[in-house]
Amino acid sequence: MALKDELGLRNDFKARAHESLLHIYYTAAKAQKKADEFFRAHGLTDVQFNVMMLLLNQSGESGGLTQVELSRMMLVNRANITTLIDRMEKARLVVRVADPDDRRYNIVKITAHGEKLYRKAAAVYHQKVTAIMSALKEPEQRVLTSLLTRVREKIDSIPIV
Amino acid sequence: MALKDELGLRNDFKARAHESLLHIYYTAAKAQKKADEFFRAHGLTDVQFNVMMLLLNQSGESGGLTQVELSRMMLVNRANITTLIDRMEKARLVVRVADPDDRRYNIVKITAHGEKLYRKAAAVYHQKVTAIMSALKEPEQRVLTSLLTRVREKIDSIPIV
DNA sequence: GTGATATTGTATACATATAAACTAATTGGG
DNA sequence: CCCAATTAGTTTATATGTATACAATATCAC
Repeated sequence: MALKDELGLRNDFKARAHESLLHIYYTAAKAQKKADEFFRAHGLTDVQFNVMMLLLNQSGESGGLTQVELSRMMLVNRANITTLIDRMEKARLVVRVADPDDRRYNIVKITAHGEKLYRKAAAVYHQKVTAIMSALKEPEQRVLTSLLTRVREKIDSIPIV
Repeated sequence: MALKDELGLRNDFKARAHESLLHIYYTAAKAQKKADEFFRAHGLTDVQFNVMMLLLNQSGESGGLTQVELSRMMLVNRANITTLIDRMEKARLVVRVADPDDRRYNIVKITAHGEKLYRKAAAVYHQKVTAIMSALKEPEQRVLTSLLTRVREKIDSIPIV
């Protein structure tokens, strides 16, 4: 189905470039909504799941990640991580541990409870993601990621003003 | 640059399907952040700009759109539109007009002030979008939208449970 | 060593998103 | 005609995002 019809628009898009960009937006939004629905059934949010995935797969020697490391990996402002980790600590999914070498840092670590919830959701989640991306054959997935990478590089090169 | 390096990850992604999906997420996020920065310089938000674009290009006979029509075209919950239009009305960008035929409806219309701000931003915005999407040749843009459309169709077909 | 500079995390104000429960208004079946 | 079901919009509680300003801490230049 054409994007125009998916969104219930009366009139066509005026510019192909704009339409292409909206395809990227709305595909991401749709996938995220579906994922959110899935995670809610597991008592998590997509963002909380992402934090735990990063803690389990990207931790360094400290056995966790600092809040700034998390914010960079998630492409969000570090101010946002404060309340996110507050909620996750309250839900006993993660803990903040003070770094003895540099007292500015909090090292965020996943708890046994968090890891248990994560692993339960992750198994099914990866099945779902594989099912969704099976819409494209492997060479097509490579084309998609290559095209999107070129778009991101172009975004970086365009000034705001 | 590989997505792994863009995000500052220490370890590779475990599954190609998941990595492909993250490419979609992060490209959308990056474009949206850039757009947001742009609109802020024009005293607008990306969402407010989108509302005004829909009002100017997709309005029906009534000369505007109802809140539910807006929520469907923007793929958001209708509860969200209430406060969004509240803020836009306060900023004199739009007005709510009662529908005489069906008193349940608010018809949202753009004001002269809103249209002026919109047109000023839109001209530059479309230049920026064209510049960003010039990363891809026209046939490549068609491939991209086709691949993304197939992903969205697959998402629709996958059950949450 | 010390003072300027940079970095981390937090606090605040605000914008945007959801779900769920509610009111008001319309519609449709018997 | 009337009552049940539906629809539009709002309210509330909650999660996530931004920018900005701040305190605490660490680092760097001299």
